[in-house]
Amino acid sequence: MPYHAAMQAVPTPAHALEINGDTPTLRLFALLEVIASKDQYFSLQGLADATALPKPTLHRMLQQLESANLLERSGDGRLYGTGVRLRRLAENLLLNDTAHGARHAVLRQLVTEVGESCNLTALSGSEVIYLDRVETPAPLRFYLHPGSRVPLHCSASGKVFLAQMGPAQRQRLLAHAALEAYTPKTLTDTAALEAEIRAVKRQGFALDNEEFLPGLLCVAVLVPARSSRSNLCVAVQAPLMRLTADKALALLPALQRAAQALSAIEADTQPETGPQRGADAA
Amino acid sequence: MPYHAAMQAVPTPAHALEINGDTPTLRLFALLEVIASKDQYFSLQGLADATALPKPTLHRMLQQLESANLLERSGDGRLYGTGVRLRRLAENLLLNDTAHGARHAVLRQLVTEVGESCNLTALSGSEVIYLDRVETPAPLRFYLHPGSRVPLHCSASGKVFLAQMGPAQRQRLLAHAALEAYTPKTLTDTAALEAEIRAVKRQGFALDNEEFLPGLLCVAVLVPARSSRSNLCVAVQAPLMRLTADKALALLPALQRAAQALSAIEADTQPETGPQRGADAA
DNA sequence: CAAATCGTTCCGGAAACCGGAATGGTGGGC
DNA sequence: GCCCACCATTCCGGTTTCCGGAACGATTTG
Repeated sequence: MPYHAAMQAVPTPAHALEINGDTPTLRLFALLEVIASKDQYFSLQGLADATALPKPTLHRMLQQLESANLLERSGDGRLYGTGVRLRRLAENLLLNDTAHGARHAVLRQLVTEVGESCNLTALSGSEVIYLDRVETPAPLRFYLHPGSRVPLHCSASGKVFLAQMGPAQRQRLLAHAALEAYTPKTLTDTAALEAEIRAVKRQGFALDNEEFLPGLLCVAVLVPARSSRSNLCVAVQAPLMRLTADKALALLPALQRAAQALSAIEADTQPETGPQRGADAA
Repeated sequence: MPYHAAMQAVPTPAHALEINGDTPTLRLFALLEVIASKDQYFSLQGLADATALPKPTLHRMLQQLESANLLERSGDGRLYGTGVRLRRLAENLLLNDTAHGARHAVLRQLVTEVGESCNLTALSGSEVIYLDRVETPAPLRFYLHPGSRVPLHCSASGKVFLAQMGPAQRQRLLAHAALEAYTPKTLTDTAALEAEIRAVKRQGFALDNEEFLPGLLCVAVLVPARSSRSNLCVAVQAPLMRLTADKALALLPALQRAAQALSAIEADTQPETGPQRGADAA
């Protein structure tokens, strides 16, 4: 075998991401993960550099994904981005999550601790989407159900998500759309919003004090992810009549505990923690 | 189950979801979509009933997904649910898709300005594909959803795309397919279409006046790209009953503003290939 | 203990994948 | 205007993967 190749300085990309997988399909999923980690469009060549896959192979993979509407081509046809179908799939996966059960339990526990309605949210597009919600037993409630969406700039969760983004990414979301005023208290000024976001980043939680709906107060904290950024928030929501801003701060420890518990659920890759008795080791 | 079913030689499940796809990988994505639409754990048999796929095939698919941590088996091993890796992928896709989020925001803003449904389109193959769409609040609407496709020669966006091409490229696209008449107003004559395209190039926008669907009027402008040609259009669409051609022209300034905003987003999301132009990201 | 279900394994034929080499197209340099 | 560099795209035969009817275990039910 021609062994000369080793002698040449092989231009091995030192930080090439590994596309592992035993089957074509799994390799393609690995590719999707690389794509999902990018926050901008990418070219075939760019991916080739990042993954060390041969160009024809990459081309075939991308073409396959594009023909299925999982990716879209933009610009002059050299750049790719995520497609309609892939985004819809991602949303449905998060909405109908099977870890739902475990998370729902944490949420229910949190509601018994704090006595007010709590919910789980994620960022989707330029809005916040409600993944799950448990209602307070109190009779006076706001009617907000899982699957509904609220704007980024006037929700506690939205501000938490904005706070963990890089400046460029945040800019992209905020620069081109007017900050609509839902109530007199909505922050409609970019500078004011930026200041608020800096505060959120500093304190580690966000407050929404009647910025979206009159009479509604909300506190949100991030559910930390093990190694990357997170797309999950827990929040408590209540009528201002029952929960003032200073009272809300007293609930933060409970919120943080819930966030930790939710984080642990996410991190549970190995089902060691399942039922104690179980000949599971497959 | 009705015993009549037994009379059928082939027990075709009447409501079986179609698992379409030209390649094993795409079939597997279709399966994932079925899974994502379930809000509970599911069994192999349950999926087999829902999809009409042979059990061994399904078993192999699920096993493949499970071995990659995309799915998890719960409890006794009979039930499946989504896995950590799949959820993480879904989260990252939504989290990093700020380009789509920003574009959607611009679209929403445009709809509030003009009061009619607006959409983003791109050229894909020899058709126009709807990338995104925001509906008018008005009750009378045309039902057209993202991901659907329309022909080039009888859509406003299509004519805009044709107008920016070189003659050779345009020829190549139009030569292959006959100009099908969707309505009496559809341009089916090559010469007439060429004249129309020259007009579009001159005025900088295109009109579709009942050329695709009776009663539907549409105006489209190009989202200019930094360099080279663009593959993105913004358009407003409305029933002729509410929006006549002359009224539509009054919306052009708003459309152009939206196009400029979208152009800025595009510029922000290009991978930088040239000289680093400092830290100013706006 | 027998019958019914459901998950799992086998395996030969068919389809999809792979990637080096060659081709096409476009933009930049001169 | 011409040429060259770079990148996307197509070709193609050798190889891997997929496919699903049939048969086999494992568990539950009556």
